[in-house]
Amino acid sequence: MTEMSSIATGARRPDSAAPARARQARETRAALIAAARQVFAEKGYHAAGTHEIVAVAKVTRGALQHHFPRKEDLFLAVFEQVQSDMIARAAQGAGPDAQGPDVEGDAERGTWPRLKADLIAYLQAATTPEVQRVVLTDGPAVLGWTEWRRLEAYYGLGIIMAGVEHGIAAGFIRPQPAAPLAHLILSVIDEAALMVANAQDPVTAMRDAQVALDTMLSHLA
Amino acid sequence: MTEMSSIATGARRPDSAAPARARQARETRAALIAAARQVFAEKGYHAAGTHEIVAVAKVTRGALQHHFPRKEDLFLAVFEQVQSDMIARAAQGAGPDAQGPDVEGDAERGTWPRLKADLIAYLQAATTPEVQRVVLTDGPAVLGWTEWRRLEAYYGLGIIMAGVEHGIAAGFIRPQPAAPLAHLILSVIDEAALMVANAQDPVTAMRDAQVALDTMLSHLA
DNA sequence: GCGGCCATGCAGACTGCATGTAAGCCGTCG
DNA sequence: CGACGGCTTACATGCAGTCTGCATGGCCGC
Repeated sequence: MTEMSSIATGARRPDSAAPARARQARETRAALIAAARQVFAEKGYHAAGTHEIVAVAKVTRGALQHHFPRKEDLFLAVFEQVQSDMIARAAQGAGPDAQGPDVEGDAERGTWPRLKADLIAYLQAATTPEVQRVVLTDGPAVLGWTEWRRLEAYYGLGIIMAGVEHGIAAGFIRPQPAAPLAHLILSVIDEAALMVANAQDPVTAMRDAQVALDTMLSHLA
Repeated sequence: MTEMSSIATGARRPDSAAPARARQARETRAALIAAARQVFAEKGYHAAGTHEIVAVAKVTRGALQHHFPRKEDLFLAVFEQVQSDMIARAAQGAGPDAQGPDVEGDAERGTWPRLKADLIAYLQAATTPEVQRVVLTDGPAVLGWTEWRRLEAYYGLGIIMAGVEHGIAAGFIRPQPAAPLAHLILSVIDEAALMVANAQDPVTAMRDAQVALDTMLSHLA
């Protein structure tokens, strides 16, 4: 939301060439988000005090108030940054061909393994303390489940939805509304990420999770 | 935890015949839990103030402090009650044969449909504002994911684990560690419940969710 | 180009409310 | 009758959110 103002200014001036005043403001804002990201990930949303956050960011509480009137606004900004970073990592891990062309006739041998590879990449990208705590654990409670689901869908559901729709069109997924199935698949990935990250033996847990995922997602006809 | 003391006293005396003072204590405690259950479900854990809770329960904050030193202790008690009530409802919905004998040779036609029926019953039982908010949304953030998972597994994972193990033994589930797959299945049910409860059209959503669940869980070999 | 006005970004104190604490009372049970 | 458990009351502490003050950069009239 508050992004929009900077975007609006950016429409008039290139962000990098912003005047000194606005540049300082963006730096302060960035420092605040970075500090909050760290403290939120360490202690969780409610245990993280604004006093500590501004101390880490080396700004005052007044600056925080100016940029983020409510603590929840700050959390939202952190949430979006962590999410988009995770998606970026997942996209990188999935390989550059993730955005490549899609041959319909090669659906069963093409899109499905690719979707599975994307899911694994997503799973690995989500196995991070930041993502665990901010996105998967605190997110629903702080933002409310509905809003949380909307945001998570906005960021990560696109690929899965596309894969599911392709699968249904190609006939190797039972015909049905794509959205619910895609949501459930996304939730399974989230849960698998939490399982892996909280396991004593992450390597074994990751292998087990992938086997279980493959079991659930291999035959959807 | 605090339950144990009353259980210990119960071991010496029948709970119903407890002396007047202890009886009063248990009533206060029950009123506190009932009130907190209501307020937590309505506003969520953090928005619910102890002042409002004790007002609803018609006791003082001191009494609250005596029974539940920290707010988190109260939440845990509420959580456990909501959970166990939900399991009871699910067990009732699944029918009395849920605990019946298990014929090995009839595995594919016996235990699997029954497990699926259990899962549907669980899904329906979880479609309640109380469960949604207390157990599924606030639970992980308040208790921490690890503890939350442990509790949810303790209450609801038993049936699924048993079903999965039977499935593996009978050969219609791909051989693998049972626990991870069972956890993922449980998480899918939880997510489906959240989807259904938050949908504009719960009836359609429930049908879609069941189709999607069936798609994911029908062929696990 | 320069000097004054204005708004933005920020600083620091204040307030109200939340949970958690400590000391005292009172009835019941031993 | 003593004493302990259950409860009450008053207090302390720390939090997010609010308000006022300030100061510097940006803009416009001259």
